[in-house]
Amino acid sequence: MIEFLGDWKRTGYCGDLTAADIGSSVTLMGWAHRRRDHGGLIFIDLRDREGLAQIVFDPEVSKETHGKAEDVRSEFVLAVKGKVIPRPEGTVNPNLKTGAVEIVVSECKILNPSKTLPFTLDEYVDVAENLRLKYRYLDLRRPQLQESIILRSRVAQTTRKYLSDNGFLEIETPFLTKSTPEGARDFLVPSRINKGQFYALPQSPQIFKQILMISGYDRYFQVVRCFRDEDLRADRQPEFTQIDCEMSFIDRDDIIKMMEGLMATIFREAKGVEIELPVPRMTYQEAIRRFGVDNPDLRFGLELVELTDVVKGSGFKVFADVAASGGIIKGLNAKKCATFSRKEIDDLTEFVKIYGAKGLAYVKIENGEWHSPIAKFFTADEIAAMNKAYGAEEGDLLLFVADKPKVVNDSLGKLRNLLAKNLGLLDKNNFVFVWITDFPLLEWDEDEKRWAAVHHPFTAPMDEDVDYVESDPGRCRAKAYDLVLNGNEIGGGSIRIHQEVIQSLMFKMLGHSEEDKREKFGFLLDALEYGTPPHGGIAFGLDRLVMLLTGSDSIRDVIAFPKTQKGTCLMSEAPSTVDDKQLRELGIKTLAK
RNA sequence: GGGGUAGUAGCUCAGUCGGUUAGAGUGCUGGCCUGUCACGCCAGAGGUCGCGGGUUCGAGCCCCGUCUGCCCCGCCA
Repeated sequence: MIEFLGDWKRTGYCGDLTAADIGSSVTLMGWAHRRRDHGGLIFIDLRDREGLAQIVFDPEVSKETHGKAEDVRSEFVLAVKGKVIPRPEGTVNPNLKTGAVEIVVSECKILNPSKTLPFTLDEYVDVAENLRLKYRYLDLRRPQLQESIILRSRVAQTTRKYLSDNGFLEIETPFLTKSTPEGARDFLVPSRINKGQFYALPQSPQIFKQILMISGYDRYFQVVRCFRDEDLRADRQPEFTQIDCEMSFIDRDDIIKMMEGLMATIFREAKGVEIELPVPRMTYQEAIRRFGVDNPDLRFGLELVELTDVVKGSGFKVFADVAASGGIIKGLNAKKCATFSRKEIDDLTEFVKIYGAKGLAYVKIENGEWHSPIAKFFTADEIAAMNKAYGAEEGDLLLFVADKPKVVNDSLGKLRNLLAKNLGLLDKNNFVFVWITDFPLLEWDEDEKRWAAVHHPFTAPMDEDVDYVESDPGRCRAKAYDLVLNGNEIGGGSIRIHQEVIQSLMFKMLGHSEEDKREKFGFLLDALEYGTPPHGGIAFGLDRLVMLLTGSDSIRDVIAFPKTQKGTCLMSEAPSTVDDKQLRELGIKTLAK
């Protein structure tokens, strides 16, 4: 039997009840989370978005109401009227926020039944993710996911308030926009009215926010969806959300200071954590040298050690040859890991091979000596010098990689993170920020035989490097900065080029012909000539930020309706084929598969 | 495009060396139970071992292919 709401009005959330409500009459509505039927008394945990409350059906209070409770199953939707009472002595549940009280139900309506669920909503079983994604509406009922989604809302609201309070205007930019070269692959949207032409979904509102600066809006922000048609990862979805900001008449330090304040406010309001300001800064060059990556996790040490000079003249041919051919030798000291088995070291070796390393040399420090297949190639002086560089102590495991700089830094940088994880050095409740600055402006793309922007083509070179953009592109540094939290890049930005001459030069360096750049970026180049203020900005990845705030392992766990690694939605079954009629209207033919 | 990993009851998993009737817990259904809270007790139902092919007297298990989820490389200014 299905009953109607009628004139019943909810008086509050189940999860908000406290001892202060004792004695009051309440009307609650929610889902039957669990039912405990004693034949006489029936207990049901009624659940809504704020939590659980125990409601009690006593045949002596109402035989009819008790009879209804006998029919209730998991996830039935109920409305109940009753009185809040303290729980009898000895039956208080300290594990429940509302555990001091319960509701004696006098009237009950079964608003809707539910089929038996495909999986249980309790926290004791890890359900396969494909099932969770297919039945996302059920998964979203689970308290853990619910808490993450609610926290995400709080972060977004805190962001809007902070930025509004600091004079930023929230301005929307188009989703149907123009495809541009550079950067990620675009998602395309066919134009029905202009057959054969396409809009692109924005990879970010980059050009539009710069144009808003040119238009004089001075401070802009948006919590905005961005789209990139690239392969997925645990921290990458094809559509994701940025906190996008831009400011005029400022320099790098102004932005950094403003945005540190935003982060501190978010962590205070959403998490109750105080972030110490200012956030430390580190140059890109230092990050690569000490950690091998531009997003170092500073919650732990295990820093990389430079050994090239020590071993380049050694009798170990592998190292000497690498050094002679422009490669480098670096290592890291896995403290107290000399106990690692052959298998464990083999696993580490396989791991570094993923990043192109040919091998992983190792030394165990046992009984004050080197135990290693490579020990025999080194003189006592060389060993002493390496011990000093590593800070080697009894029981340590020294690891070495020799190769091109990129391979060495990549593999050791990732190995450092793996070791920290395996050694239990990662505390999810410890939040360590760092700004990475002074990125290179351009890097040589070996595949395409051209220079490519490290950040994006609108990023300004450092003032002192401007004169070398054309003559020595590799030495130029950019006015770019990333914010890194626990080894994750959670934001990045730059001071932009605001002079047409320099912007044109940049496009030239990136190999765009005059014609090409007019077609692709003409409107920006035009706009730059009508009085562009110095400006710059930043964008934060809201999904990654919330992932870290909630201790989640994937941004899928902080997005209400995420996609699988193949870019599908298991709930809606997108993407899908469409009717021929739709294709005809768009002037599109699909190729046979 | 590539590497790795998983797929057995609704769910979470076990399944020995290739061997007879594929198991457990939980959920579900029915019965009992007035202070439980992952309630308890009793009984019952429940299987395309992802899919296709092969080897074999015999395949959940071995081989080949394929699909799907997840992790990673490439890719992601």
